Amino acid sequence: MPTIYEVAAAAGVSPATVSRVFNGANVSPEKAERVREAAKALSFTPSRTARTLRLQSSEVIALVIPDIENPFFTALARGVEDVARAAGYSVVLCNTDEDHEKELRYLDIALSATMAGVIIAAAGGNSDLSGLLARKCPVVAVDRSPHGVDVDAVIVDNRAGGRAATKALVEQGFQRIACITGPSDVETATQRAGGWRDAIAAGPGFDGHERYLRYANFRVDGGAKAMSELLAMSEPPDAVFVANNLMSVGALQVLSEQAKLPPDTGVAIFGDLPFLPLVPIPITVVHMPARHLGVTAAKLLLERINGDDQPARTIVLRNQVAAV
Amino acid sequence: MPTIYEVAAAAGVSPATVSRVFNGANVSPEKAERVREAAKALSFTPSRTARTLRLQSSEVIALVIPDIENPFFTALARGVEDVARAAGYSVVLCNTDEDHEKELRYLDIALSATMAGVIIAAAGGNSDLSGLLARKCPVVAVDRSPHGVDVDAVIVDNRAGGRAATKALVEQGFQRIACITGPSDVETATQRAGGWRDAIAAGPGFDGHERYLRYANFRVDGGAKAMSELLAMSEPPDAVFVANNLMSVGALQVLSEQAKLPPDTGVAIFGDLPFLPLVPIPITVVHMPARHLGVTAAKLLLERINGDDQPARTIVLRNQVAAV
DNA sequence: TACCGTAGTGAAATCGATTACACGCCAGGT
DNA sequence: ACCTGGCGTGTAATCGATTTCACTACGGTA
Repeated sequence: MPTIYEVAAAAGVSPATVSRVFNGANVSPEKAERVREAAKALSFTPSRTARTLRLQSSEVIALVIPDIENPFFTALARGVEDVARAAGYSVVLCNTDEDHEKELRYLDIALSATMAGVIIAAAGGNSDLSGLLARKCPVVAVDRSPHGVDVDAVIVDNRAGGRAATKALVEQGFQRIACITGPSDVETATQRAGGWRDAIAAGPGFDGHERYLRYANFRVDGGAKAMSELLAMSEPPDAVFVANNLMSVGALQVLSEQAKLPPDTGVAIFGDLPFLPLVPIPITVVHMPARHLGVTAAKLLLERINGDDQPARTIVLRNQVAAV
Repeated sequence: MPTIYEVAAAAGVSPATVSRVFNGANVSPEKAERVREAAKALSFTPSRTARTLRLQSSEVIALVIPDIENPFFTALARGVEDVARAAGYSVVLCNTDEDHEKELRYLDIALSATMAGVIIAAAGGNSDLSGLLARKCPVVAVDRSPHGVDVDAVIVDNRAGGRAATKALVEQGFQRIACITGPSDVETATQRAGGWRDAIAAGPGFDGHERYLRYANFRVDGGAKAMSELLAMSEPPDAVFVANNLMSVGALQVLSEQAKLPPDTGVAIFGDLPFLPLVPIPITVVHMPARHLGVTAAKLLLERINGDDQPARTIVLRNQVAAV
């Protein structure tokens, strides 16, 4: 790795001048040319590490997500990346696997590597953002707004979405509408279940629906397991609202095995299934603006990075409900 | 951000001693305790940037992939992550979008941030790894082995896989077997098509099958477009081998729309569809050991990072062929 | 002529952690 | 009593880029 000093020596100038050439400061054309030639000859690349140390900031932003195998988060990541890249930033993805320890470690790295900012879809429960905030590292929460800390957030109206999805099932005349939601310490999970409760209370109503509520793990196996349990009940539900995309894959698999696919069973799901809509099954889908969440979060973060210090904002995006 | 100097001052020792405490060198128990207390009180985190600059190496490895929205690559990423994390390394994901410029930029970052190593599934064509290699940065290629450079690689036998998939179709009695493969500058794409060619030549044989070959973009829309074209031919194929997972989603969608799903049309695909196997469709699948590719690549990389400098190796994993 | 401003340049300090080197001290051997 | 060896510790150099400050040279103005 050649350094700026070697380039300077080769070009017969001082290191300061080399630095100035690479940062667009005033340098005589003739010397600038000599420097560029020397740099090319040595195939010199300025050390980001040294630069970051000196400037106390880098052009990298961390995107921390709980499940890289969930297409929702990868679509979100694309949104973040597109905006960030256009503004000259690079994005590194950190997969926490819904695990607090991993999350903490990545946040620690973001901090000690003086990254420009962090976009985080927090792992369940209350994430510890205090370290970042204390150091004034710009943070934007996305999809899930962390407990107790006051940061910019970009979310969807989970409760309204859950309500709309369930309402659609009510209107289709289903009587025993179950709900499969995510971990009880994940905000989006409880809110979507809350929407389900709202819709049932507002509908013709029936008692004892709480026994049709299941908390699962937001993944395919969780959805399958919960659906199996529900179908094994003495009075099984005739419809189900599944609160995320992956779990609905599991639920549909189980329904398929037991020959109870829609329209026999009413199904409404929260989130999109990019690879599913192959065989049209009549289900109600609450679409998630995944990419848009990412785009918006990235824009907010860039504003913060550029010094905007107004009080924290929360942006709530709409999700569209559609029958498929 | 408190520094090691402030901690030293607070604990009444020298910065060197603080450093030694954090790196497990010989320090008297009493001073070590004082340092730890001071560090905690100031909530001190050592600067990775400074450490990296001084040591000329970090504990971060870069994983460069062409499409983060492809479940194959995310599964691979999980494999890499699990192994790396167990060895104390962190993984940052870089999505190149099959774009050389983005790829180059990420490789540049990996280099100038003195990352511990790079695992790369190269974007189409010949990636420029010369910079990394010249600086002796450990590199392992995965899924695709880059043209012309001699690095460790972990791949599958694409040709054999394509052959097996197509052979299955031949044995099922199909006569006009098409092939939808990826970009012609991506090695895996041409090799899988090569396997298709092999199997047809070895079978009962029919002429003019080259007109049933389509190069697409390895994504859903590409598969759909190619399938539409094939079905619009005056003598359309009666079976198709689709050379990656996402394209097969597109192809199946088109077949579904035109009511030509299997068993009417023979379908064999290369790669897994984690979210598809809902409605059982009789297709032949060449399973990809995605996670295993990642695991193996990470292990090789760790060996290189630890100083192993034997000549480059290529590891070829098997894929299992199964009817669904 | 004297003075001022500006553009171009280099020397040196700086960012924060690591570590080679030197020093002081004490135990153990002769 | 003297030397040897090792442990604990601090001083200072180091990694590579950025930037302040000081200085020079030159053109323009009074």
